Amino acid sequence: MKDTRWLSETELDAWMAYVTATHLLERRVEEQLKADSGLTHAQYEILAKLSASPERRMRMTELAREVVVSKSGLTYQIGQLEKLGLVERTTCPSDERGVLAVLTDEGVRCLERTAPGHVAVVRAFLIDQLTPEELQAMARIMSKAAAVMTAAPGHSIEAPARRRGTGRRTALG
Amino acid sequence: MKDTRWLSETELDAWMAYVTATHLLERRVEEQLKADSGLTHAQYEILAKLSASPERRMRMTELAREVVVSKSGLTYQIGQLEKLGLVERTTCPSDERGVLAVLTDEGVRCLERTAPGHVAVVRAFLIDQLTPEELQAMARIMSKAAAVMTAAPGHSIEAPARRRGTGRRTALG
DNA sequence: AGGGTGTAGTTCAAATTCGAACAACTAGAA
DNA sequence: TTCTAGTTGTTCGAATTTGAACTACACCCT
Repeated sequence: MKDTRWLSETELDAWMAYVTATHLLERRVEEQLKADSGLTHAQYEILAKLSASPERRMRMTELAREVVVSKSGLTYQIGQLEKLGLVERTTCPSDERGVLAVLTDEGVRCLERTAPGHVAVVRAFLIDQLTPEELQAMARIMSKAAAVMTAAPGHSIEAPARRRGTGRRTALG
Repeated sequence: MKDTRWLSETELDAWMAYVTATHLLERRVEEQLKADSGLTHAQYEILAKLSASPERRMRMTELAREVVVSKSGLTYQIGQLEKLGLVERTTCPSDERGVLAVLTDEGVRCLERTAPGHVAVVRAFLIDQLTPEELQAMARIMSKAAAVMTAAPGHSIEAPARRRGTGRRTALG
């Protein structure tokens, strides 16, 4: 790990602009959602995923993976959304352990009511700023990055505690 | 606000990929930093900004604006970094109210020690995935977006002061 | 069947973030 | 000078997020 390939000027420009833009955008999105609907971005993402899912329902673990949040984080948010009547919990028919998060009709209405303002912000600060070529590039770039990270090992999304690890023998061996 | 301009298929692709990639990347970055140095990404960003600043010091409010975090959030993190001996607080000579966050020598060493691993992650999951054209596009896209959001009103993070000297940049971004 | 291993979701404590309220200070006008 | 408005950084409480520990269930192999 001695000699590092530092970032070139352009690479640094790209990275720093990305980091800053991402923070600013998250703030704008959060601000708009909170003001117009009382939802957080995390909650909106959950509702959106559910609404795009067959039967408007999804298993907890898969949903957590989709929105890229920890299992406990999702448990919390689904709890909040349940309180609001936007989501319901159902035990999974095929797996007694499983829980299905189901978008309620109220949830659908909330989403329909909220989406326009959300889209407007995404457009105003990102999408509408881009040329068609840049839009394509962005889709390509981000898809590639997401694919690589999804494929690469070390998914911090709940690394199962590997017990028998380092090949060391225990007293039981 | 009646008829919404919904996102086209490509626009939606770009946006969704962006959101997902951003979450995944944040996780990877956070994971690496925590493992290799015990720092959070927020803390790393603060150290990096300070190190690229003249005299390695910055006013709290300006620093908060630069790293795009709330004033109270910065107060908290500077407190943490102070405990770790990586940053010190100094009262601003020219303004009795002001506080200067100053990167200590220990802070510099910590950053130098941590930067290689951080850059490696940024490269592996984002930068090195891009063609030169895509890299350019990304820099352009994100700079544009950041500029628009910085300029637009409604900043929850106040934006009075004009930016002074061209804070020099290091490769630690 | 009986065990052992792995998975699904929840609970818990700890860390972090934000906004509002606040105290201290600055700056401009009268 | 003195008043007034605006700025600066901190404190406080509430909300959110995470990883680890835990319970309940599923699946496989003999």
